[in-house]
Amino acid sequence: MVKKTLKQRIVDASVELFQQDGYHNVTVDRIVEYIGASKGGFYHNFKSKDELLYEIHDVFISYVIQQSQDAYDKYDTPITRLCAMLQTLTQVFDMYQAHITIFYEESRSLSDEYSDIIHKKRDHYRDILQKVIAEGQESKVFRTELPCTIVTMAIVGMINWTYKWFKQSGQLTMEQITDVFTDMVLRAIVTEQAMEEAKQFIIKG
Amino acid sequence: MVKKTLKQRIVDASVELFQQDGYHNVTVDRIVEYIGASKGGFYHNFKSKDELLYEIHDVFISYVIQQSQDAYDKYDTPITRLCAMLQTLTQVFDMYQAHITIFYEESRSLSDEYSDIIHKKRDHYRDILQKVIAEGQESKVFRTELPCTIVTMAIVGMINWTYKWFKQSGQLTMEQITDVFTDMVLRAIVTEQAMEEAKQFIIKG
DNA sequence: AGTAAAATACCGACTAGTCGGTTTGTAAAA
DNA sequence: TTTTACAAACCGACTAGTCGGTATTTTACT
Repeated sequence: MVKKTLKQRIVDASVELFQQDGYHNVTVDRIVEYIGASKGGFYHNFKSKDELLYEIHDVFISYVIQQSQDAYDKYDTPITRLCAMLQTLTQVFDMYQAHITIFYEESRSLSDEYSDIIHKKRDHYRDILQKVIAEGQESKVFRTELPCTIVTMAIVGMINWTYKWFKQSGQLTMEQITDVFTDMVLRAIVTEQAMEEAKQFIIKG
Repeated sequence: MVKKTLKQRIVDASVELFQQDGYHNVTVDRIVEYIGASKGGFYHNFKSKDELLYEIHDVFISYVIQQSQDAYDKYDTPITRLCAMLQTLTQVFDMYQAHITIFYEESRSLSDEYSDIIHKKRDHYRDILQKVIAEGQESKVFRTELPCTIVTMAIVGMINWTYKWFKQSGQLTMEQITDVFTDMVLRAIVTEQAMEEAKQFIIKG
């Protein structure tokens, strides 16, 4: 593994550059110059700049979906599933902050063929989380007076937004932030009678 | 008021087009063609395409700051202030969804001179909210075991993310969504002993 | 009020530069 | 010998911004 393929080097460099300056502000020339390669090499590995953007999107969202599904499968109660998913997601966001920045800010630049695929996967990711919330409501573990779609999007928003402000060099680690998020979400949506199970995830005052 | 200035028409059209297709995918030619004007007219009103982008940013963020500050000044307890701010913010986001899309997705395209101004104002907006949280913690109305910076960003994320998914034509109005958000935030951060005051904002089960 | 002058608002053809993508060439591997 | 992997020069479409000019409004003076 000492030798990285040119393709991988292109992807890695692009992720970094796109995050910094945005897809449209980074030229193919700049990417290849950045890694000391040539345009010929670039277009040998990618049909188009657009295909590169798609690959970056797909690597990220496919990983998120798989991790979310794993977290779901690993546990069997709504509360533990939700906590595991929050844990997993923030962890992914910690690792893939550059990818997610591109994912959420450059998806409009994808051409139609790729755009459809990515949007379907993005919806799939949300559906996994929403399923957990809905199942929790069915078993009266989560408050039914809150619409599950809104709860889902509130959680998604809270987590996703971290890509805008989280700094790995900051005061708090992503683990600490996750604990706070988990606490807030559980207190917000768990019913009184189910709060006992959630207690272990709540920060003591 | 029957006659709109060309400048205003340019801004309005650009907001719409930028939201749909992104700043870089909308040419100056397309903007002026869209409103039946000319490039000369455009560059008579704006130094550059970049200045136009800045104006759109500034209109939005200045309004948000002013509304947030008003909400703060109008009330005098952390809970009422927080609720008023949530109310105000979601309302603004309902009206300015196009602006906020541009604000959060195209700010990287701002040149340095404008970028500094906008980032300062964005921080100012966050600080107003964070101040409310911090004051609530000082008076033991909000749980002190949660770091106020994280709580602030969790709330900001929850609200801001609405611009990605909220549809005015959707099932729920922004007012209904606000009620859910308010409920979740209050349950998440208000202390047991202060929950009595918050009760009025909580959705009954 | 009437009018000339000046400033403002706007037009549209043109340009210089940029950037995604192509083509041709070549060295090593299979 | 053919294929793979890359290099480097090149092309053509596109686009931000310019510039000389015209229409319209405002100002200034009689």
